[in-house]
Amino acid sequence: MHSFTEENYLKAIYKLMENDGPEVSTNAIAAHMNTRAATVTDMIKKLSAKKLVHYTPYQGVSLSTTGKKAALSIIRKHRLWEFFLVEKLGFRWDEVHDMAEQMEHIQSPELVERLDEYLGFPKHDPHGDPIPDAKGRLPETEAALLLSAQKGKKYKMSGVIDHHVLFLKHLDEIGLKPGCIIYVDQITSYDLSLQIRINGGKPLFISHQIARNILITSSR
Amino acid sequence: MHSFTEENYLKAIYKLMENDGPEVSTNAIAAHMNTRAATVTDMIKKLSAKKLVHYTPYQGVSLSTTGKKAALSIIRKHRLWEFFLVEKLGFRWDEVHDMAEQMEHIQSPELVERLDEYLGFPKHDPHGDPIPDAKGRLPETEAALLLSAQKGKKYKMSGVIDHHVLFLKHLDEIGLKPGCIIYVDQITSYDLSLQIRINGGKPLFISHQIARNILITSSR
DNA sequence: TCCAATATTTAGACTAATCTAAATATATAT
DNA sequence: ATATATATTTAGATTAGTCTAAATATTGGA
Ligand SMILES: [Mn+2]
Ligand SMILES: [Mn+2]
Ligand SMILES: [Mn+2]
Ligand SMILES: [Mn+2]
Repeated sequence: MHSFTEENYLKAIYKLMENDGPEVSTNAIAAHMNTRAATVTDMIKKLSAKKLVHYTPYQGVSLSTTGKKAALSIIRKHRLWEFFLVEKLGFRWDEVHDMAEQMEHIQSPELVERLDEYLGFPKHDPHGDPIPDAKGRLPETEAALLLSAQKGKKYKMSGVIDHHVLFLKHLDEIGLKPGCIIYVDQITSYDLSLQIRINGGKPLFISHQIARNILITSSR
Repeated sequence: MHSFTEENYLKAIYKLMENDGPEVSTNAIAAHMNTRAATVTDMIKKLSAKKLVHYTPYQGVSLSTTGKKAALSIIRKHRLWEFFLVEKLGFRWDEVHDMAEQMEHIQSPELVERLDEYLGFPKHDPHGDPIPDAKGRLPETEAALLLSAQKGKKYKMSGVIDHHVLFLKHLDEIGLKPGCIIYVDQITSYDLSLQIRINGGKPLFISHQIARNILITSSR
């Protein structure tokens, strides 16, 4: 099979393709993986030899069909284990990433399917990210940013863009988490801040900085 | 921390010390790990430099206090995950070893303690092997071999010596598993076979080959 | 006690993953 | 269009883990 390192590269390339378009640059991968461009070039050549990526020197890299399948399998495992850690072991959503980063590499197709069943086939992880199914299909998700919300409407929080620990802890403190209902009472055009209520609670001010990192869907 | 490889060596040395006495030979480790003696010598030197083992060239190796602690921590994780896989995910006891072999290397003290709690602080894994506690202490276990049982007495099965898949599957088929009560009706001195009943069921013949791989304690 | 069989270590080589520094290709800005 | 800046690759080195073959130490039998 693939080494941990190869798997981590596949996942990184998948995420960069998702954000920055189909051709991923050597430097982008190096930055994302906290390594050097020369190291990335070496690994790309290996992944290319294994037909996991398409690669033209100087022109960037993209996942092949098999590479994409492998990446989705790793992401599936990562998100299922995160769900397990939060729902079964009681960890907070800001604590689980590093553990899942290790658990995603456990090799056993049977284990993944049993875990999925044990967890009740969840569609989203604790951060609201979609969990690919056994075939690598992602659940449908139409999500918008909270900063594009309209005054007077209500929405359901569906996830976050930023996954950093400090951001997640802050959301915890103010009571925002995936699934909660957000009523948008005011929008201040000057600084793009919002005044909201969560599940009909007390009014709360949300800065642009935060609003642009929160995903919402139409409530219902 | 320690690499997967180092952890696997520590565990191997622990198990060999348990079975063969305090000084473990290079060849014994090589055989147990399915590798070469020269490879073992290299690794022993590294473990020795890290003060995880005591080593005198040509004289064998033994775990230091810290090495033993590390080995017990890995064994704790291995057996807790095996318990999880059987009790929560519904795997059979002959299916879980290879998965636990990977899961035992996940680094997160908090995860281990939460898992232990979630599982109800089990004292033994699905094979009847004792689970070290958070401090590395093993639960008390006075276990004897079924082949040393006495006619007319009853015992509780507490575990197995042999852990191979085929043996475990066979035990499953005849209904023997840790926790069951074994009534010894007959002992044939010629071939050292036994006639037993499990939980008061039908009479069953057990060969010496099997009897010497089953652990028992006094029933109650 | 001594020698041959066995066990262990050393020497030298290989692969995977990483790095720094140098070379080369691509992009951008007059 | 040319030169400068940036991005990428190549060259050469390092570390962990492994191997084979050769050297050396230990052990047990005559
Ligand atoms: Mn990872
Ligand atoms: Mn997540
Ligand atoms: Mn292992
Ligand atoms: Mn076990």
